[in-house]
Amino acid sequence: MAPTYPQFELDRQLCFALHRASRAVVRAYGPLLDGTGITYPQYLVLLVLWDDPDRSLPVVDIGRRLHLDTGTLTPLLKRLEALGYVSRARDAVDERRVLVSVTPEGLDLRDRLAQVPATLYGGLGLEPEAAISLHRDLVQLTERLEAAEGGARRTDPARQGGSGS
Amino acid sequence: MAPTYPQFELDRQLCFALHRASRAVVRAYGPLLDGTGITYPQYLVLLVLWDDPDRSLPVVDIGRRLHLDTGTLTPLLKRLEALGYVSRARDAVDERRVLVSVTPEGLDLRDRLAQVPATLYGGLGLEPEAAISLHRDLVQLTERLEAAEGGARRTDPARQGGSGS
DNA sequence: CACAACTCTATTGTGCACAATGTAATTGCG
DNA sequence: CGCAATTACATTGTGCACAATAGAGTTGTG
Repeated sequence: MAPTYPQFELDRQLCFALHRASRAVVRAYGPLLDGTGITYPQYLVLLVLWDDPDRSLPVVDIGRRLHLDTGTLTPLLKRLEALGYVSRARDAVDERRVLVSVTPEGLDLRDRLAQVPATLYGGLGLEPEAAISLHRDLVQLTERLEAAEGGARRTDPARQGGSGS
Repeated sequence: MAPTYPQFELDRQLCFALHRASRAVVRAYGPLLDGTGITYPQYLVLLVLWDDPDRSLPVVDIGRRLHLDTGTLTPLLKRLEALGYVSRARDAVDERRVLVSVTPEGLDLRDRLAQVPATLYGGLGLEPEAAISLHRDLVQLTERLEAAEGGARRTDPARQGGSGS
């Protein structure tokens, strides 16, 4: 008899719900950032830099905070620099490092965007407790996924089902 | 006095938690799909096609299901075709359409990958009810975000704070 | 100092996401 | 039918994500 595959039902896939929600959120930020010329991932980088007491961090620290690598960050930071919101300079102490610093224009942006989070989430009718518990569940899931990253490679089922070609 | 910006705290941003979780999930699928040559978005397309009674859909229907547009799907489908998992052919009835059909090799993949969802989620210690409620919350959030997409452009705060240049 | 190991950034290549535009086929209206 | 509007796919261009690699700078050891 023909087997069924309930595990593949799209509308029950947590992964698809995540993927779709993430894309929707990035799209939702688009119009709110439009007047500034920055994109959503660039906004995340500014969040990290604004939070720093010196408003200045090496690339690797930004990457650690956002879980992004240099192949993503280097061109992104160059675009932020071209927009005038950050400056990049080799660290005099350790010349392997590039220090990324917020410019005055980049700091102004923080005030210009101060209402963005409230604007975005305000229109959704999301209960604050619901948002907090959703956030907590997402962080927990992410940490478990990232913890499993190095170890799960052995049990690759795609390499086992040898009925194929 | 200097204002503070609690709304920008990275570790409270729902958007960042989503973005990071989504990337983690896609990365987690990588090794599980490695033996097949497909990527996670290609896997999503196969989920849609496997679910169709004819295993054959026009591009626009796949896009509607996954909320992806043709600029993303056309090259992705060509890669799936190059791998031998789908075929693409103009619909004889309506020649504007390209019908994407699962090949026998593409159907074999469903069996080869049957354990993938269980493998991925099984190692996380996620309670089934927790997964279901997380899924429900994500879908609700996504639908609210997508519903707001056409209408929120008027209240763009980045265009209002006129203290800038 | 010499030199291997390591760290950090940059580069290259592949693929996804999406906006904007182009083009061919179809549909609808007079 | 003739032709404008619509539909569906393809193409182009920009930017993000990430693996792999390269290369410059630094550190540790003798």
